[in-house]
Amino acid sequence: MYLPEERPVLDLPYQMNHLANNYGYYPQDCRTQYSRMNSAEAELTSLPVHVSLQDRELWDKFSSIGTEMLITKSGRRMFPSCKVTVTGLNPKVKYVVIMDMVPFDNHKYKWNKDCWEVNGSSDPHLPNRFFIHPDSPAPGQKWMQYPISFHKLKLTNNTLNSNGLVVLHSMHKYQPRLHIVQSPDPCTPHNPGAYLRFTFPEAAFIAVTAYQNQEITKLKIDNNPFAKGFRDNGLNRKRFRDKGTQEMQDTDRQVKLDLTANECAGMSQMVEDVDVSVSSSVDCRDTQNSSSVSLNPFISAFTNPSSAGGAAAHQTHTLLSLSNRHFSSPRESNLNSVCAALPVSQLSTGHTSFSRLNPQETHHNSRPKIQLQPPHPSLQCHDLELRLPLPPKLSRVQLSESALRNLEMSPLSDCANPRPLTNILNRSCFRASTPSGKLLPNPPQPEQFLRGSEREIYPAVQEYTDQQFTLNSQTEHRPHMRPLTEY
DNA sequence: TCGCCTAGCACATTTGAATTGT
DNA sequence: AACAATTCAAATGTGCTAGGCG
Repeated sequence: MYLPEERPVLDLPYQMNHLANNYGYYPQDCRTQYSRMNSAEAELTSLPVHVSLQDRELWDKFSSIGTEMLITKSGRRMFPSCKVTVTGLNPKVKYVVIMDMVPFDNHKYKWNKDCWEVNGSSDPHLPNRFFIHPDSPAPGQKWMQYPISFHKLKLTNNTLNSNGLVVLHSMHKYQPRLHIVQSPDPCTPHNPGAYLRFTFPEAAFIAVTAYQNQEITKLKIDNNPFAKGFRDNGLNRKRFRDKGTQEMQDTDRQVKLDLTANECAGMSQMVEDVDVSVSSSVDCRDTQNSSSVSLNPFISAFTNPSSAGGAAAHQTHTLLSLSNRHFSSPRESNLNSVCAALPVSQLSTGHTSFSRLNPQETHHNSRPKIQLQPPHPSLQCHDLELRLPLPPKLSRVQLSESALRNLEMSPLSDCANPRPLTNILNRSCFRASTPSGKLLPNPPQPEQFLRGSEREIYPAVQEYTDQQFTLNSQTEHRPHMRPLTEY
């Protein structure tokens, strides 16, 4: 569970957000209560919002080996998928839950026989693309009722893909980041939607187009139900049966048995755990058919490359991993800036430390070798991890008309022509490209200078909105670019 | 030659429509 | 006729692997 180091101070200036008028709504009964607040941001950041990653044991097993996530042109789901439990939200206020991937560090990696090595500097970070949970927006009560599953999030290396996929660079390390965005109150339309950010260092992974570490492959096969066809040492694989070469089967079996020897002990229990979690994941409605919302500057804050988390983003949690909650307080920003100036070696308590180098390896090779380490027990906070009830398995037949209506959480959706918010955001992000199609270099990343609990002030959001318009004007000649208001 | 990427494959699961039973 | 349970095919999600590309 991720806890804020300190409660944020509500001293933020009131920020106009003129496009936030018609996004989401507040139920009538909560208007009175919360209209007293000057800022929706104050409302959200004052809440004791806690987030915990589910399937921690599985994540830790992957992390201890060095998690790899396959990325393909058409998009590949993550396994393990990100599933989080959230507590502390206002049950009646609507929130949008978003996940994206931010660079873990400045490095590009290569697989060398049996370990990952740094292989130069990272490529320029791609314009951030977000996966908006299909149930968004929904009241806090709904988000807290069941674990929030992002199993439909897909990763790709295809920068031209605009189908709501998260675009990553191969051989780069990323970490998931969760955004909880509060819908602006239409009664006080000047309020922007406040947001909180949570990163998950134990879920960091290296994006690959083909698995490099056979142990990762085995872990995936043994835990992912879709890969059951590759279990049993591959003996049930038709490819090998058809070839009819016992020799090949033996070879395959030998390789897998070698891998299993040290792992089979704890594997069976893990398989059970994961099977349960996967089959009980939240029933996410198809993004294409889910609620559609109008583009809103407070959402556009997340299209800001500068807020996408830069190369040093991981240090935010690595250095102060007791809390990876990000606020938006200039006061904490100052505190974190101080922390940022400290040497990594003095502060690193991270789950996966890249500062721990093998001296011998480093000596022989100028490129430091990565030693992935399991999280420190003191940082795992298993005792604090909440176990929420699993959602019921719903089917179309079981759902009553009223229940179906209740699932449609966006009263302002354009039912006739819904447009996935993910697409809207991703298209907006795409506009951040230069006319030549080249990616813009990463502007200063607010998170780079913030450590641990932090709040980001809204002027930064507004600044990007202005910047975005500037970029739009630069790309006006591109025929496929449509005005922002069209979305 | 090497490392990375891609498309196609086989296998398993999921989903939803059609069918059957009560 | 209405509802529930079952069946089945299509869609989708997996890792594997040969071959292409720079």
